[in-house]
Amino acid sequence: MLQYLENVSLFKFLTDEEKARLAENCTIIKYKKGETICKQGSFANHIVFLTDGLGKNYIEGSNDKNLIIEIVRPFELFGLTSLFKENVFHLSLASITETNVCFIGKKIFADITEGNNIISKNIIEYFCVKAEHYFKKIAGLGNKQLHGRFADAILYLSKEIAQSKVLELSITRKELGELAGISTESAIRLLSELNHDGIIKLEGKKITLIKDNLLEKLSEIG
Amino acid sequence: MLQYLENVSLFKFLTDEEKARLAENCTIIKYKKGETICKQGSFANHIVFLTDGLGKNYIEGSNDKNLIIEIVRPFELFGLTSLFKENVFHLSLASITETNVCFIGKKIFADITEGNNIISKNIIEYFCVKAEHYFKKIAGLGNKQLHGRFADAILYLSKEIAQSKVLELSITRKELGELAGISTESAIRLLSELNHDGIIKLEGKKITLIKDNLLEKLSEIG
DNA sequence: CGCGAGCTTGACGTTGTTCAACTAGAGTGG
DNA sequence: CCACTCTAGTTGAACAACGTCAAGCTCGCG
Repeated sequence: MLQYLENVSLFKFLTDEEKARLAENCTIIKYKKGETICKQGSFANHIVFLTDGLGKNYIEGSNDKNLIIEIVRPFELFGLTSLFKENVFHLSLASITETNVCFIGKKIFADITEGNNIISKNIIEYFCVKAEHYFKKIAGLGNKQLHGRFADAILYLSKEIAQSKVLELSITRKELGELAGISTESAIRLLSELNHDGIIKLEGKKITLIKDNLLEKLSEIG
Repeated sequence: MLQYLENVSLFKFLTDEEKARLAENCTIIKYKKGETICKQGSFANHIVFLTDGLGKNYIEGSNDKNLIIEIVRPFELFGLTSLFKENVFHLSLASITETNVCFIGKKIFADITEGNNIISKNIIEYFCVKAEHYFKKIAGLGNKQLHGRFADAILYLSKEIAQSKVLELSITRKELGELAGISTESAIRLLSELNHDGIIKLEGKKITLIKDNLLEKLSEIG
């Protein structure tokens, strides 16, 4: 358990003692793929991170159209925006692959981090980085159309998540659509179009970026 | 100047001495309506707040289509997301009416606030509240269509900005569109449609909400 | 009085969603 | 081991939603 906590960047600044206390108050639960881990609107008693696998956090729309905000990798904290002020989850978190999830009680987290300047500073920086991501998301949804949005989604997966030009993330076409803010069918059409034009290479669920510069261009022109 | 600082909720937690130091290092500049105060992408040396009037912060799209994120009222800080990590403005800030703007040097702000637990905690809460607003924005742009988005914009102006059912904010139709994420023409059409249906009452730039419950309903169904 | 910015309206075209039908592959039970 | 089912993926066609364009209007201000 301690090893897991060590991997969370925010917890690097805690003393061994604090980490030990935290470790005593964590629970790890296993999830199958596609399960909801935290439900938007529900009471937020915990903050959470994955120890392996992959997740997604998303906004649930009224007409069962979801919008994926971020793909969540292991050791990234989820639920910080619910820690203070409002105590409900603003987003849902679900597993994309089979995954183990570590739950940290809200109270113990607050006890340990509150009043710790370095932690506070890091939380603030975390929010700044996230805010920038949200702005990009808003700009994409507001100003760009299909091709631009889709290119953004692919580039995001490549740069931020896979950190490789080869995407083997076992993400469905539906999820790709929800990440780009377009319909599943549009996502499929764009995939085969880009594949046909040699900009990406499709092999089942595996996507390889071939001409990233063209994708960047698509992203720019919207 | 001290009076102005007193009105910024974050600064209420500073000692008189700290406030005095801050006051010495502020500049107030007057802007006419429609002027850009902070430019997206430019180097962020300051954080900023209005002492009167009204502003807007927005994302500048490539095709000169802007997206207004928030209407900014006096004594609300702008530029906090640029304080840490990246030091460029992620958004532009412009005046809607004639306004006076107080510039606070980034360094002096950091000197005074860093290491102050109460301030840190409040900044974090500030970000949590903002994050929720961004999520709403994303959900609106991603899931709702014209009517829902527009209702959101009107309700936002009524509840959060004017805090009244009567909107006399000297906001143009273009800005209304940019706030809702729709075209100017659509904004105009919706205004007259809602006016015709007796849901709002239009008198030039003055908008009065008549049947807010219907607006809420429009917002819900998207 | 005239000019220009903002506002308004209608017609038109594009974009992207929706619907429906079909295919492929993975798991399940007899 | 084979049929069945269920989910994910794919494709085409029709339709609705909005943006764009163009033209005319209004009002405030010099």
